[in-house]
Amino acid sequence: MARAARTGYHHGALRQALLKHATKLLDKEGVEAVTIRAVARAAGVSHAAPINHFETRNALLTALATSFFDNLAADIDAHVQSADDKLARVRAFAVALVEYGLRYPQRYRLMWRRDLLLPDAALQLSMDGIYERLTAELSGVRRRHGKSTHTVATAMWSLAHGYISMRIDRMFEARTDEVTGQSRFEAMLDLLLGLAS
Amino acid sequence: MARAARTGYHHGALRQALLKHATKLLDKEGVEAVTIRAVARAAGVSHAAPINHFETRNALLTALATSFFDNLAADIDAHVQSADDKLARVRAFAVALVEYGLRYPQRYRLMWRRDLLLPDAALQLSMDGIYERLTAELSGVRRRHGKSTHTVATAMWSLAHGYISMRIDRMFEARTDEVTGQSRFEAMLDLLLGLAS
DNA sequence: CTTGCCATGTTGACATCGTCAATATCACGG
DNA sequence: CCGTGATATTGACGATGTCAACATGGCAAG
Repeated sequence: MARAARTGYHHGALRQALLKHATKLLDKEGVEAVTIRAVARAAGVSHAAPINHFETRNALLTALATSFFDNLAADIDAHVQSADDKLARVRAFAVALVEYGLRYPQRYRLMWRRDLLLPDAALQLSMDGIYERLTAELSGVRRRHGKSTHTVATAMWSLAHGYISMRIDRMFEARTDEVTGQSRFEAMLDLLLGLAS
Repeated sequence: MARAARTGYHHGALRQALLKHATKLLDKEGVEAVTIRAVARAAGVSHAAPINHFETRNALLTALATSFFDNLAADIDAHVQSADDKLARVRAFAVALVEYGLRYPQRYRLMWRRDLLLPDAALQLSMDGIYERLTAELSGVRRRHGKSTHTVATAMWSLAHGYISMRIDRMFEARTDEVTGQSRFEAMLDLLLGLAS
C-alpha cells in the first residue's frame, strides 16, 4: 500500500493527497471551504471517493487537526531547545505557540473547533503532548509565589490562547498603541511571570 | 408595528419571536442548529419568512451576537458596581466575563465566530463598549511595573478569553488538580496582577 | 499462471440547507 | 372604499454530507 502513481482507476495514495489538498484549501479559504466534495475535486477523484479514507467530513478535519498539533509540537521543541536558561525555555514555548497561531490562523482555529473534531485517541494524544511539554518546562522554574505548576501552566496557556484568538479575529486591530506583535505578547508574559520591570 | 398577536397570515412580531427561538436553539444544540429553516419552524412560519427580517443567516447570527454583547455589558456593570475597592472592580470585571462565558457557552462561542458574524456597526459598538469598560477600570489602578494600560487590558482580556474558551472546550478537564472553577481563575488573575501570595 | 477476493473508486440518489423569484395576504393611509 | 407596501407562502435551484449499488483491478492463494 501507499503507492505513488495512479493506475487510471485507483489513485494510489489518495489519503495523503486528500490531506494535502485539504490543508491547502483550509489555509486559503478557511474551514468552510474544506468540504468532502471540494477536496475530492482538488484531488481529481469522484465526490464520494474520500469516504473510503475518512468516514465523515469531521473525521477528515480531525485527522488534519492531529497533524497540526504534531507540527506545532515540533515547532515548540525546536524553539525550546535553542534556549539555554530555564526561564528562557518557558518563554520560548509561549513564543512558539503564538508564532504558530499567527502564521497559520486557519489551522489554529480548526485545532480548537471542538464542535468539528471527533473524540479521537490520536488527536487527544497529540494535544496532551503539547500541554505536557509546558508543565515539564514549568516544573523546573523557581517561583516566589505559592501557586501550583498547574495554575501557572493554565494561566500561560490561557494567556497565549486568548491572545492568539483575539489577534486572529482582529480584536486588537483598532486599539494597538505603540507596542504590537511579538513584543506586545512578551510584555504580557512578563506580567504573568512576575518579571514586570 | 410590533403587534403582539398573529392575524392568521401575518405573524405580528416575527422578528422578536425569531430571535427568541434562535437563542433557545443555540443554547440547546449549538450554532449549527440555528438554521433559518429551523428557527422558522420553531416560530411556526414558512421556511422563507425570516428573510423579511434578516437578509441572511449570518445577519440573524449577527443580531443574536449583538444582543449577547449587550447582556454581557449589563452583567459586567452589575458586578463592577457592587465592588468598592478599585482593584476589586477590575477583578469583578474579569469574574463577570468568566461567569457569563461558562454560563452560556454556546452564546460565548458565537460571539467570537468572526467567520459567521457580519461587519456591523451595532455589533462593533456593543463589542467596543465592553473593552472600554475594561480600560476605564484599569486606568484607575496604580501599578508598580512600567506596562501601559493597554498592555494590561490586553493581557487580562486574553487571559479571561483563553480561560473561558479552554474551559468550554473541556481542555483542562482531565488535569484539574485541587483548585478548579472560579477560584482557579482568580488565582491566575492574581498572578497577572502581581498579587501572588 | 490463473483466479477470485476485497480494498478502493464511481455513479446516482436523498434529505437538508441558504437563497431567490413569483405570488398571496392584509393592515393602514389616502 | 380601495390599493399599496410590508410581510408570508410556495416552489425552485445548486451545494452539501452521506449512503447504497456497482465497477475496477492489485494481490495472494491455489
